[in-house]
Amino acid sequence: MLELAILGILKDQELHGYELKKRLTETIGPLTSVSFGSLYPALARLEAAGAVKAVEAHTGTKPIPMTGSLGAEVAAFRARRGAVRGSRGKKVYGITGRGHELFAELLTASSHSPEDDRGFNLRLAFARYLPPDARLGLLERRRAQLVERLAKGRSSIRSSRDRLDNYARCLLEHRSEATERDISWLDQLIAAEFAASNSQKQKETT
Amino acid sequence: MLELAILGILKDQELHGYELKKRLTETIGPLTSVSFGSLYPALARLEAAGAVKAVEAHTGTKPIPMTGSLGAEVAAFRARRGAVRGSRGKKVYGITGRGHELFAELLTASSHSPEDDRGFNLRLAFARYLPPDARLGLLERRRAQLVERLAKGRSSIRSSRDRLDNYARCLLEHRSEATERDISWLDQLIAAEFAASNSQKQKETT
DNA sequence: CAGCCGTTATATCGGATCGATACGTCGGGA
DNA sequence: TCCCGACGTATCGATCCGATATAACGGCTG
Repeated sequence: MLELAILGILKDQELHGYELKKRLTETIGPLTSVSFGSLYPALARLEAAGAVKAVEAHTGTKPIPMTGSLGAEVAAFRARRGAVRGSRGKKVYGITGRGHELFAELLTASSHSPEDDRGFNLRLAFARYLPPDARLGLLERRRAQLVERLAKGRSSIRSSRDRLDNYARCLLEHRSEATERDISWLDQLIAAEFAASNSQKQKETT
Repeated sequence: MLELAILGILKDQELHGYELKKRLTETIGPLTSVSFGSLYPALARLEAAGAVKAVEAHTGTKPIPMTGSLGAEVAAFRARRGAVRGSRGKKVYGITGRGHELFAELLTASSHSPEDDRGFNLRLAFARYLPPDARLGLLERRRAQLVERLAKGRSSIRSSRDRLDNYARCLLEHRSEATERDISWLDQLIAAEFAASNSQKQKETT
C-alpha cells in the first residue's frame, strides 16, 4: 500500500526520503501519517525489488565514512553546496521501468474487493493513471461501500440508542453525516466521469 | 490505545471477545477496524496486567454435547489446561478494580499532546467519564489541531496547484471541507459544554 | 437425516506500521 | 559561541493488521 504511494510520487520526480515524506503527507493527507519507520523500510523493499534505485545526489560523491579525511570531505561538501541546497548524505530515489510496472499492478490489483479508506484515497489520487472504465468502477464500488457503511451506522444508532450516552451518539451521528456527504461527493465525481466520457465520444464521432 | 477502548466497553458490561469486537466497531466506528489479531493479544495483555479477568460463562450445565470419545478427550484436554470456559469455549471478560484505574489513567494520559484522530474519537466516546474541564480541554485542543490542519491543507493546495491533477486536487479540497465541518461540529459541542456548565452553576447558586 | 453453509468463537503467524530514539549536518539567532 | 530548530537517514521494540486454522453450532435444502 505504501509502496503504491511511493511509486506514484516518484513517477513525477526523483526525491529523497525526507522530501518524499512531506510530499506523501500533503498528497494523501495528514490523516494517514507516514512515519520514517515505515517509509525507509518500504524504500529498501522497493530498491531490493528493483522498482526504485538510488541515484547520486549530483556530483558523484561516494558515501565514504572515512574518519581520517573527514576534514577534506567536509570541505568538499561545502565547496559543492549552492546549486541544490546542501548535497550532503542525501539519497535521491528514482523510479525504474520495473517500478512503473509494479505501480500499474498495485493500482489495478485488488481494486475489486472491499478496500479500506486509505486504499481508495490513494487510488483516487492516482486515478489519472487508470483507464476511464476502471476509474468509474473504482468510484462506483466506493459508493456502494459507503452506502452500506451508512446503513450499518444508522442501524447501529437505532439499535443501541438507549445504551449510548450523548457523546457517543453524537459521534456516530456526525460520522453518518460525513458518510452522506462523501456519497454525494462521489456522485459528483461519477457524474463528471460520465460527462467526460460523453464529450470524448462526441469528439470521436465527429 | 486499544486497551482504552476495551476497558471502556467492559465498564458497561461483561463480554467475550467476539461480541466485544462487534461492540467496538459499532462504538468507535468501522473506520478503525479492530481485528482479532490485535484484540486477543490486547485482552491477553490486559489480563496479564490484572485489568480484566475471565469469568465463567453461564453454562447450561451441558458441557459435553460431543460425539464419541473424541469429545471427551477434547473436554479433558481443556479441563487439564484449566481454562475458564463455557459450553462452547467462550471466555467472558470482566473489568477489575485495577482495570478501572488503568482506564482513568489512559483516558487522561497524553490528552495534552497532539493526538491522532482515533485517539480523539475514542476519548470523546468516553467523555462522560471525564470531568467537565478536561472534557472542554479535549474539545478545544482538538479544535486547534483541526484549524492548524486546515491551514496546512489549504496552503498545500495553494502551493502545489499546478503540480496536481484534477483528482488529487479534488481530493484535497474535499478533505478541507470535511475538516471545516468537523470544526463547526466541534464548535457546537463546545457551546453545549458551556451551556451545561452554566446551567450547572445556575443550579448551584439557587 | 445427511450434507452444506453461514455465524459464532478463540487463537496464532508473518509482515507492515508506528512512535520513539539515535546520530549527524546545517543555518540562524540570543 | 553555543544552543535551537530544521533537515536527513536509519533502526528498535511494540503493536496492529490480514489471513488463516480450528471447531461447534443453527438452519436450510434436497
